[in-house]
Amino acid sequence: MHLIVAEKNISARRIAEILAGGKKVAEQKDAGVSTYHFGDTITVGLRGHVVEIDFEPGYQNWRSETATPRSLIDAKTIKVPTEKKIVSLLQKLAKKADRVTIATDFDTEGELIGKEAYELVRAANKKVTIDRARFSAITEQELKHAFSTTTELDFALAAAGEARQSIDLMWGASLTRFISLAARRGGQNILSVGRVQTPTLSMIVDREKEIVAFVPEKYWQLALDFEKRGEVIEARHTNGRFHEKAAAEQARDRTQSPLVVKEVRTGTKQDRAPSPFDTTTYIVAAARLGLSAANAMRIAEDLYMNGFISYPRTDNTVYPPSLDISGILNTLKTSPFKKDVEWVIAHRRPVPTRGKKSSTDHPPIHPTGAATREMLGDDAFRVYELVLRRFLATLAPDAQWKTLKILFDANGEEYTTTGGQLMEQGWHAVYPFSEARETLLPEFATGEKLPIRKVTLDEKETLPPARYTQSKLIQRMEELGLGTKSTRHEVIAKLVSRKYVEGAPLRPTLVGRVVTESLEQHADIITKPDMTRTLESHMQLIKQSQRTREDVIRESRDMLHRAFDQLEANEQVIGDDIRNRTAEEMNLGKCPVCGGTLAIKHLRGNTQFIGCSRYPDCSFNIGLPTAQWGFAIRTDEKCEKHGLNFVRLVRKGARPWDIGCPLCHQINSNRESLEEIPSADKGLVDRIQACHIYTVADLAHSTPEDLAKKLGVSLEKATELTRDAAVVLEKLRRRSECRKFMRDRLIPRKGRSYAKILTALKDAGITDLSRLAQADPATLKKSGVTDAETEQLISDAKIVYHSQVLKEIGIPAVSLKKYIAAGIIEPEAFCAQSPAALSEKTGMSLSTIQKHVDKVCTYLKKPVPKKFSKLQIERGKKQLLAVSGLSTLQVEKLFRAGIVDGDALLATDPVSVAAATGIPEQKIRDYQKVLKRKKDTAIIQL
DNA sequence: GCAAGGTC
Repeated sequence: MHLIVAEKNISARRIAEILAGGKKVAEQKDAGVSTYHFGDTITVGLRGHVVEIDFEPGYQNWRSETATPRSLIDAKTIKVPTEKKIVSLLQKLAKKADRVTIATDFDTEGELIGKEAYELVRAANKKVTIDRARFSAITEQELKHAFSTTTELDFALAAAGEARQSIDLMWGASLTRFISLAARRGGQNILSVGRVQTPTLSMIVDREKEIVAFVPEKYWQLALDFEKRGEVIEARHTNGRFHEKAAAEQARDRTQSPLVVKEVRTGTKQDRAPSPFDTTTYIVAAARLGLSAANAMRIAEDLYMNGFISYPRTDNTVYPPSLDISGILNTLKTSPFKKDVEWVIAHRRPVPTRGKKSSTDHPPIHPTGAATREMLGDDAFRVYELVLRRFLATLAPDAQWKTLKILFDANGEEYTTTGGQLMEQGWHAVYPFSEARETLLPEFATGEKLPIRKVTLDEKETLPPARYTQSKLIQRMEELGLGTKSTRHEVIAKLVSRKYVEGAPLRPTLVGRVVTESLEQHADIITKPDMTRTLESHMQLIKQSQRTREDVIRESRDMLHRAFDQLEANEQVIGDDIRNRTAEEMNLGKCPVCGGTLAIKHLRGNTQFIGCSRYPDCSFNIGLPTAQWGFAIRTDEKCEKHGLNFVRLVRKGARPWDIGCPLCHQINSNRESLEEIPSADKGLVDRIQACHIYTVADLAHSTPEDLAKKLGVSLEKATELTRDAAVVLEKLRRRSECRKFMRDRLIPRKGRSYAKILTALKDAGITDLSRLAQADPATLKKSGVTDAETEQLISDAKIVYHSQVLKEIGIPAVSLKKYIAAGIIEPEAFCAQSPAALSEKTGMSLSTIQKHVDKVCTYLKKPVPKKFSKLQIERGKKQLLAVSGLSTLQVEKLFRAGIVDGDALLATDPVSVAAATGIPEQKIRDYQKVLKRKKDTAIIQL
């Protein structure tokens, strides 16, 4: 069997279709991976890299004493499978194959992906022949040629890719760990560093600095309005910008009617049709539709997967000769753009336009199938239309303009006006995305005199450079060689998710700025695009076998070690600097109590809250939900009333939770509970809030003296308030405990929400566990709880609630467990049966049980059953054991039945004792006889 | 938990 391994599924399918040459190709799916069968051949697609480079085990712990960030530089690396299903299928197929052809993309990464496949195949099958097919387009001609002239895998080319992998990993991981640890940032707040992302971030930071440092300069522009045949036309002074006001004013003052036409210059201008889309130019065009780079790529990938456009990751702006342009045009005749397609067919330029970049990997992005809005939805259809119209435009003729430039003289001052008229609309007919704006002018004759209506002198200022839009940044990255067509948009998305940059256009955040500056100061090399350039030239040398991979990596290691020499020497300074300068990002504004600074604080675990910078002198604070609900961050929006920044809770994979102004939130969410305090009417609650006491807890924890002073009420009133607050606080605590109890036990299901159930229960008066324990099952069922859940909830609530009570009474947790296991749950159950019976059921000693029963009965204000002292019990035991025939086991049984000494045994009814203990009745009578005799003897002896 | 590069 001949196995052909392609870089991706779609290539595998197309290769099979073409090589099958009209024969049927059967698709088979194995664990979700497709294979294509024809004759004795199977093709299979990888998913790009199916293995990933990582450090060997032992480097997982960032804080390890031995595996320090620096140690990663020299750490051994291994390849770990990331696409396990594909890897195992590939190896399964390899075992059966007698020839394997690597048919991955024809570029460095493709060769490396091919080598990864090669190694996996080799591991599974030592003998199989492995060759390599190279083609730059999946066409019949190319493939036939490639498969008839296969060669060996180019290990030098793959090694160049491996060098890049190693260098990126060791620089990225070691520096990321170093700087994150120094700044004491972990989890979602790590500070990442990388060969591509850091120079990209640096560009955004630099631009922001230019903007901040920009000093605007004033300049003046002179223009006039004149009239011709009732039409008012503007002409500008040919001097352009005047940098001195006096000169501009002088020119203005000299400008006098009439305006004399000095010269009329006519010309033509060719307006070239645009060149085909590669990834970058496509992203730029999509940005004008309002799509972010990542969104544009996501939609394009989707259209590609569904066969409407070609592969969207390409650097090529030249259609390959093999591309069947006429065939595509024919296909597009069935699209909603039929008329435009037909127009292009009728007016086609002899040769399609071509851009500057040409590569062999994939053709420029072009449409491949007909689609309608209904099939795609609005956004995807807009993108589809863009790609389709761009394709049409590259086949359409150039546009022709007639240009007109008129020079005027006004008392020695020269003015000019220009016009443009579209003579041949050409490609503009099918591509409305770049507008063709005409300025039509009437005819002028030299010497013609015209009246000036108005002269205007505008004072203007030079503008700072613009911030980068995503698409501008991607263009700039491409110019600098940063990233690839497939990764540039991901790099920007990464900078956003790391909270290094934000907004559109892009602005650096405080963290982004601080980290960049710190790295510029201590490890300059990683912040510059030069590192990528050097890497590329080294890779070139590896490809040409002029240097080895190991040699290049060694050089990179040495450089990184030198960077670490400086970083480690300054670790403390770097860490302090980043921490101090970024603390600001958590500041929200002024403390309403003392005027200090309120800031979000994150503690260990999931605790987060808003506290005052003057703590402990000022204890004002605002609680926040735990970080389980989202990590609290500041947003740019500010509360008009309190002047505080808004707070947002962010969580991976969840919609952010906007708290808004934390103080407004605090006030609103606690008002209702404050109003539950019986001794506080609405007016008093207002006054309490005016003193910055917003929660029942704050009120309950206030001292009456302090409160009386603040509120201007009597000490009695204040005492009453704090006491009532404490009661309400306990009620609130029980309420939230009950809510949590329900949440923990109700399984999330579609069509019902906790909130709904909880309000329904609240309306039914079930707000704490004690009420839930006694609840009518019907009430619960009405609130949306299922039968099974109702039963479980009530019985769990009974256990939890009564356990709380019993614990409070003083029953130790260990014993509690035994009682619960024996079904003794309610306190009443302790008085309803004899201690001995309890002892029997739980297996605990009678004395322990008696201690517990004593406590519970006292608590319930019920009579405590007769107790036996330790001494009594010991003496009784001795007495009983002295009775001949009575075994230890039987004594134990008697004890549990409440018979603790000889007298007690004598006094009992043998029938009932036999029933309670299981000792035969006759035996008991025998024991009683023995006892009686003993007693009588004792009396006689007396 | 880290990079950048493939692809979905």
